[in-house]
Amino acid sequence: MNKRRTTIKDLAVELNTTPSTVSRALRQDPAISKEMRERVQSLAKLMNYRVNRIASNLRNGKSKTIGVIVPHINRDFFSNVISGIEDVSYDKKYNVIICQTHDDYAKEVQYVKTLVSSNADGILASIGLRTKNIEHFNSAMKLGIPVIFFDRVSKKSPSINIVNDDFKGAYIAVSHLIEMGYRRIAHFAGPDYLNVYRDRKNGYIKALEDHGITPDPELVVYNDLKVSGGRSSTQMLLKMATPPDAIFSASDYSALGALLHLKEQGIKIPKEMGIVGYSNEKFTELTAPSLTSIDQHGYEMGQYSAKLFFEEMDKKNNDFLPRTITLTPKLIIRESSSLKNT
Amino acid sequence: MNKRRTTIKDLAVELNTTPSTVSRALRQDPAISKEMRERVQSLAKLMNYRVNRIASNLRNGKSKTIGVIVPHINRDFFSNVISGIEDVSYDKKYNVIICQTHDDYAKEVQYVKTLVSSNADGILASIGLRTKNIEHFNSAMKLGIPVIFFDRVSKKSPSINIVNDDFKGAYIAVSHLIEMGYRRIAHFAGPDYLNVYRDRKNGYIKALEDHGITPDPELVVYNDLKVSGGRSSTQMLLKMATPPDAIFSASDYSALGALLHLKEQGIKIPKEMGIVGYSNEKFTELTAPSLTSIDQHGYEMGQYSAKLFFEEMDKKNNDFLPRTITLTPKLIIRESSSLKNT
DNA sequence: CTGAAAGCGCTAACAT
DNA sequence: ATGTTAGCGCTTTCAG
Repeated sequence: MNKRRTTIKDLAVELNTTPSTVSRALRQDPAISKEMRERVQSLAKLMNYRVNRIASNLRNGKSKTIGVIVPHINRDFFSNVISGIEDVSYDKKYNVIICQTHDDYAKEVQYVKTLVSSNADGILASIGLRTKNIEHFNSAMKLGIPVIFFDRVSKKSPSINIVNDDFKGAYIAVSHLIEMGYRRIAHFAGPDYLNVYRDRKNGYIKALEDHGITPDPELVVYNDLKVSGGRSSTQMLLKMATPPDAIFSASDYSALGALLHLKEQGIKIPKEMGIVGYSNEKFTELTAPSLTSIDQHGYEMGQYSAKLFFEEMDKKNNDFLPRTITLTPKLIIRESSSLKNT
Repeated sequence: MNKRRTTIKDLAVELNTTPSTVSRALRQDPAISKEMRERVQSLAKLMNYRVNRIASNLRNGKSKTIGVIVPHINRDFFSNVISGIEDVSYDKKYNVIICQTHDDYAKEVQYVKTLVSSNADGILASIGLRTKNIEHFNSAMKLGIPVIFFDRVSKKSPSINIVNDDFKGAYIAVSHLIEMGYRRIAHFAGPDYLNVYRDRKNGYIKALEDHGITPDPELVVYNDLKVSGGRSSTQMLLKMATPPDAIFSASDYSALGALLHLKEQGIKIPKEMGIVGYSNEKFTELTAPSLTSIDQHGYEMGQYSAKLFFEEMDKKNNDFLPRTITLTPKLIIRESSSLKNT
């Protein structure tokens, strides 16, 4: 087990030439004679040579690494985004460092610092549930690292964002419920300082209004958007004098919580209560009844973010154009919302 | 937007001292006077200094980075493992690079190379479905990078492995089915060259034998262990002269495929056909009927692998002790296997 | 077409 | 307690 790694210098000594020549030969520099190139390459293979990225990066000033920061890697939406990013990066020979914040603000700050220290060439991020202040991202940008936000973005600073049209997603979801005959529609909402949840709430309200239904503030319930939150909020709603006949949840997980609680209570879905979730997690087609949801094109969003990053990278000048790209989400109709009218 | 990053040298010039002093002060070296330490630290903050990990790593010969290679990041099992690894690494200020191979052999090889080039201090890996040859891992180990395999390991080379007792998992799963009254139990199997699938198959066979049931080779069906594979295998099984009355699947996904196909065919689960899956994916509790499965302690496995890595790291001598740590999986009984006897 | 030399930013002997 | 010096491995002018 020979610990010491083969270096360019080792190859040079062995071949009676210099490190510069070896370096060039390894990178197919046309200035090097075909013969020399072949000698170098074959010896490199023989000696199990691997370029030392660290050294090369130090010299070049870039790391060929993209940092990706997401709240959770096991959500279908985010894991699809990550796959999209990976596929684009892989082709460009870029590394992806995936950081999972678990919606923990301190971890998010720490990860940004680490990525900066690691000389990440760019950061693609979806900010955490409790992130109100994005100074940590700003300071990375000040150091010249492009930051591209996807899905959960902050409107506070000018940046490059790629988002879903959450207003529209909510609007079509709620319109669908209304068309199916539901009238008193509750909403599970997330924190208002996050664009995605604010927009979903507004889309929900607008859809009601456009269909002549006066929004009832009591029907908007903020919770943690997890299964447990959905459960307890549903319990609360059922205790109201006039309970709702449908729930539009800003998250599939809290929608699932609602579904489970309602089943336990013997309340029929969709007959007595309609449900629509958000994100089109894989499990939504497996529940009984299956959950109507909104698909957010995670994979495409990931691809797009990565492409945007590479475009920014390739730019000669450093000034970037703050902008927001908006994708249109898609309603996936399943059983949990379908039967009231039939 | 001042592109150039503040370096230790910048700080030194500003403070009329030397880079070494600044370097030491930043790392709380006790040799440095309290006063100097404070001056350095505050100026560093003021000038938004961030250590350049790349440079520091080059100098130190280590990257404080662990590479994690998994087939899929969106499987609950793997994402739990990753969370376990992350939590341990985070405390040790180590970075985690997550690589997703999608069970693609070429990608796996490429990622190992990349990790070596990036000077990863260690590699924690679960090998791909089609990986029969692990030369790429061996060559990393030859370069002194500890490789720890979890879950899907290779018996071909002496290494550190942490696995579930898949034999036992299968054994308890099948014994459970037998106890519930099922007699003719089919098995969805994965490739025999992967330990996990080989062991599950053997556990299945042993459980049958121990209960006086002669295994029928026709009931062992190899498929891709995805939903589609489970569907088509089930279709096949149903066409047999004497179809099985239960299925033990080596994967929750193909178990799900079976469940969906059976439901479409109007076959009652668990009355006419029992099903047990493997891995305890989240969705298994959501299907109707819910799926009995085997939990593999993903999070703990991740923590354990990371801890093993750090132990190996800290060792003075380089010779590592090849060994295998085996965790015992747990049967999670749900509806899909419960009712035959009742 | 190849070589010599300098330097990316940081750290650790070895001084003093 | 601080400074001097050298070098991690690679790339890139600049010279031949």
